[in-house]
Amino acid sequence: MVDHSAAGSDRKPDAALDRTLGALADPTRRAIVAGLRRGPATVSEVARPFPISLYGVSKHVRVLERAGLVHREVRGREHHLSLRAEPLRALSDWLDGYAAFWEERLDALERELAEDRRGD
Amino acid sequence: MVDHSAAGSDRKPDAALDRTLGALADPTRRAIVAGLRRGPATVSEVARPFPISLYGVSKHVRVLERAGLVHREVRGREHHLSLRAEPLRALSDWLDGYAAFWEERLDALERELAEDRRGD
DNA sequence: AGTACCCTCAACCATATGGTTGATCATTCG
DNA sequence: CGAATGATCAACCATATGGTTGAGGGTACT
Repeated sequence: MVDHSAAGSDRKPDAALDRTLGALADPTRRAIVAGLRRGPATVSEVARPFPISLYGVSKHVRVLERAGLVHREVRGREHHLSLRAEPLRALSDWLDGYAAFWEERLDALERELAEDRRGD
Repeated sequence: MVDHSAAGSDRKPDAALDRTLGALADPTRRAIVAGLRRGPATVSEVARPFPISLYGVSKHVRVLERAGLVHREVRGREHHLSLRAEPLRALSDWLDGYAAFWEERLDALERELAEDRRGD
């Protein structure tokens, strides 16, 4: 019997990471997140810089919200959005699992570059 | 005139980051990457743990390849795949722009939790 | 030569994604 | 009250995504 559960070392597929990475994969959404880093803002405020419709941005915001990256606080008719850090931290933790790998590779790269310079 | 170019502090939309995040947003592809962390492998070897067709995996590999996360070396009839570190490092660098933010927020969260405990 | 093996290609399918628009709901303001 | 504002909803559209299958192209084994 083939073991389908251990394709590497990821225990469970981790749907939260799916949503975080998926949400951040869109440049508009990354820009929204970048804007929100400066502090909370309403949907209209967040939408202003973008050339797409308000509702277009609204949909992006909902994706970010489902990923837990953005928190919405309805205050009267305004929806105040703020950046939530946890998913970013989780992503960073996941990435840390590869830090050792890329540092190794980078050492190797540096060695290669040193050789290339010598032969240049 | 509205400035559409500075929606935050992202200079250019950065299509490379789009591809990296998009590639990693899929659990199968993350599992492939995780497997490749141990060292190079052929497409069939990479595909073995997954319940989908070989070509299904092959298509995932191509996505990873276009994102620069995987390098392919055709050796006879076998395609040897290896993990490339640069996109992961670039992602880490991008994330670092938020490290300060989430550390702040985490401090705030801890304070709030302390208050919640007291009021519980 | 002939067969088995590794992998990709072409075509197809279902669903998800990113975008639009007009209508609608709720709230604030004159 | 009535009008403007902030945001969502419903419907729609085009394209991308993740999966399948059968066929085919090279490469290796005997």
